[in-house]
This record gives sequence, structure tokens and C-alpha cells, in this order.
Amino acid sequence: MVREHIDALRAGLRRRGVLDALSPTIDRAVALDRSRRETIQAVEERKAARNAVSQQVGQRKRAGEPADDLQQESRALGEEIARLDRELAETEGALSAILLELPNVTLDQVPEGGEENNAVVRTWGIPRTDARVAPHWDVGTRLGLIDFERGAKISGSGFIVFRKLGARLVRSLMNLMLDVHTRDHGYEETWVPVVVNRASMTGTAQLPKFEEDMYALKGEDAFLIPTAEVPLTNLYRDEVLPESELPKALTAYSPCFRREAGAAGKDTRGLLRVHEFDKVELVRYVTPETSAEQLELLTDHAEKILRLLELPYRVTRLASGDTGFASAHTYDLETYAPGVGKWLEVSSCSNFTDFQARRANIRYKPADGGKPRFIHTLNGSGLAFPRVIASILEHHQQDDGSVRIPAALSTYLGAERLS
RNA sequence: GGAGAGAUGACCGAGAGGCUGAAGGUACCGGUUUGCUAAACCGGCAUACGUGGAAACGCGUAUCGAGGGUUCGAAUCCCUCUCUCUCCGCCA
Repeated sequence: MVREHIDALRAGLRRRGVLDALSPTIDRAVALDRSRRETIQAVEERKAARNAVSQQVGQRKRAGEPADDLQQESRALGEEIARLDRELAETEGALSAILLELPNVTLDQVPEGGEENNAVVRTWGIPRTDARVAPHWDVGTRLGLIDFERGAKISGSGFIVFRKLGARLVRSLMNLMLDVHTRDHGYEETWVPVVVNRASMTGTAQLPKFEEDMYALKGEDAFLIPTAEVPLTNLYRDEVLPESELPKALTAYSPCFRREAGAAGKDTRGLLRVHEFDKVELVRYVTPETSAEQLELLTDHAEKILRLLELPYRVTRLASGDTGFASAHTYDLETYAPGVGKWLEVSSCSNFTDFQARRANIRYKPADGGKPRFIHTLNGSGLAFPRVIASILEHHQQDDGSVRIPAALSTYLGAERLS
């Protein structure tokens, strides 16, 4: 597959700005692929010969004739086959290891270059610019909604305890988001395990590249999910779906676990970067022809939540170099938090094209009866809670220090104001 | 956690070292025929990789849960693992 698209792959890597680093790797993959095919030919030739000889042995035995010479010949072939098979396994192992290290190729509308080329495609609402807004950790603590100290005590820094209306706020966000996505946007509600096996982590491409970023279970080859994308996308791993079931839209609430190794000191204050957080995730399984428009749809579903929460936001199209490893096209949704004076990423909506589908082997049977094809997968947060909470506590903060709760949320929370 | 049973094509289900890519049936597709909310008969009906070919298709290899082993030869024998079912234990 890579063999036929080698030029597209090189161009894609160049747009990400990683071609120079990965060029030798590609050369190696091409060489391994050639070697693989040569070895296959050699080994299959010998297997064909062995099969023929073994047939003759069987015939002679049935006829009561000795077959020692043929058995000798076959044994010799068998030894060669064993040697070539080992060689083949090594080559294929090396090749697939390389292929797992190669990122997805971004789509044409994605700008080249790094972060500096990210482009805001639209905005909604008006960010507050007054300097009188307190940061969310102050408000949250003062109103008794968040207990940072005890979270750190029982679990470590980056683990949050929500209390009273703060805890209820978390539950309200979950209900609001799930209700909107299932009722208004047609997603199937699911509830998934937060522990998954290695195959699932590989299927959505968290592995092998990002193993150090995740929590692994001791004594088992299992991990805590960094996002519900993992169980939701792996739900149909190794399956063939009828085209009539597409697009298939799934949503799930889940806690998400991230070690955030190497992120110490960067945006870590308060709720901005925590090790365990809650999120409602959106996943879509679609046909290749529709994935571009489906990304627009999914992104709008996520934006809808921000509008209901009356939080100003902007949508950014990530440049190639800033687009995630597995993604071909990503929109980031950021809401403005005036207390910390930052745009907070609350959702990342991506089209993975067939990148995950190849790894997870998810296909669909075309309605016209053709051969199964890889589907395209998309996902996005709809939304991640902590930064949304930070934004609510800051953007909706009143002069008297209380926090106004927008109407869509107050029905769930049972309160129109936090004070 | 302990004991036992099992895993074969879309599905059901045979096979118990070579003649099995795999009987038979169901479903599905094409055809014939009987004139009718259908039956009978005939034919077709896996995937992947490699290779040849413009293509139709041909050839080779692999695949009977997964991986290893025994053997000239494994769906069939041995080992490990995974999953399912039954019983016991434990538990929200």
C-alpha cells in the first residue's frame, strides 16, 4: 500500500516538516518491502516443491513402496523453508514497525508548516477583555467547588476533587452534552470500559509511539484510556460493516487518563492540564467520499455545546506540522478564559481518513456489492470538562464574584448561579 | 481463583495424519421449468499475500480461535495463550 503511494507519503511528510528526519526511514521501508517480496517468492517456491514431494511420499506409502529418498529431499526443503520463514518474519517485523512510526498524510486544505501557520477559520461570541476577572482556581476554591489540595493528597498533583455544586456541575455537563448529542445530533449513546488492551491502543495509533504518555496497569498488558476515542473506534475493530450502517455515530462519556510526561510547568495551573479528566467524546464511522463533509458536521456538533454554554470560541485549522500523528485534518475549538487570559483548547476534531481503519482493520461492504474497503474514522471532544469549567468560572464570572450559569446548563444543575 | 467442555466458511454442521480450501445443509446470486404471496432442478458462492496479464483471469502460497512444536506431510497429534459455555468459590 505504502509502496504505491510513496510519493504522496513523502509530500505529506514534507508538509509536516518531518521529511528530512524520516527520509532515511522511508528508504529503509522501500528496501525492506523489496526484500520481503523476494523472500516470499523464494519461500513459496520451496513450499510448492515440498508439497509436491510430500504428495509423492503419500502415494508411495499407499502403494507399499519405500520413500526414504523423497523424505530426505523434503526434509532438506523443510530446513530451507524454516530459515527463509525466519528471515521473512524478521523483515516483516521491521517493516511494520517502521510503518507504525509514520504519521498520516494531511489533506490538501491543511496549511503547510508549523503552529505559526494555524489558521482561525471562524469565531463565535465576544471574548471578555476586562482585567477584573479572577482565575478559575481562585473562584473555584473560594466558592467551595474545587478542592485542589485534597486531590493532590489522595492521588497526586493534577488530580481534582470537585465538591458540592462543583461536583454537580460535572454531572450536569455530562448530561447536557450526552442529551444534546443523542437527541439533537443523532449519536448512539454508549458506555465503554476505561481499561483497554494493547491491540486497541495500537488500533487508534496511541501505540507504539506514545506509550510513555499513558497509564499502564501493573502485571497486565492493559492501559487506562487517554480518551474514549480508543474504545469507541476499536468497537468495530476487525469487522466489516454494511454500507447501510454508515455514517455510524457514537458518543460516550468517560474519564480520561494522561500522564502528561514532560509537560511539567506548562499551563498546569488549576484545571488547565490534569492527569484525570472527564470528557464526552464523539466518533463517526463514515465512507471515504464523505469524510471531509462529515468533519464539518462533527465539528459543528461540538461547537453547539459551546454555544449552549454561551462561551465565546474560535475554530482553528491546524497546520500540517501541528496536526496530530494520526490525523489528516484537525480543527481545534478554543474558548477564551479571561481570568487566565488564554484561549483554552476544549475540543480537537479530526478526520483520520483510513489511518486508524487500516490499523484497526475496520472496513465496510459497499452497497453495490464490491469488495470491502477501509472506512474513514473521525472524532472530536464534545467537550472536555475541566477547561470548559474553567471558562465558565471565568467568562460567566460576575462583578460580585458569583458565577452565572447559562440557561441550557442551569436546568441540569438546578441553580442559576454559583455563589 | 478451581474443575470441566468447546472454538471449522455469512450461518448450521461433518471431518480425527496424505485422496480436505475443507462433505452435507441453510442463506445468498444466476439460470431452467412448472403459471404464481411458492416449489423443483442446474450452476455459482472465502480472504490475504506473491506472481503473470491491458483486462477477463491464470499460477503459487497461506488461512479450520491465535502463536509455537512434532512429522516427509497437520483442521486432525503435542504445548502455550485468548475467548465462549457449564459447575464451584468469591464479590458490587
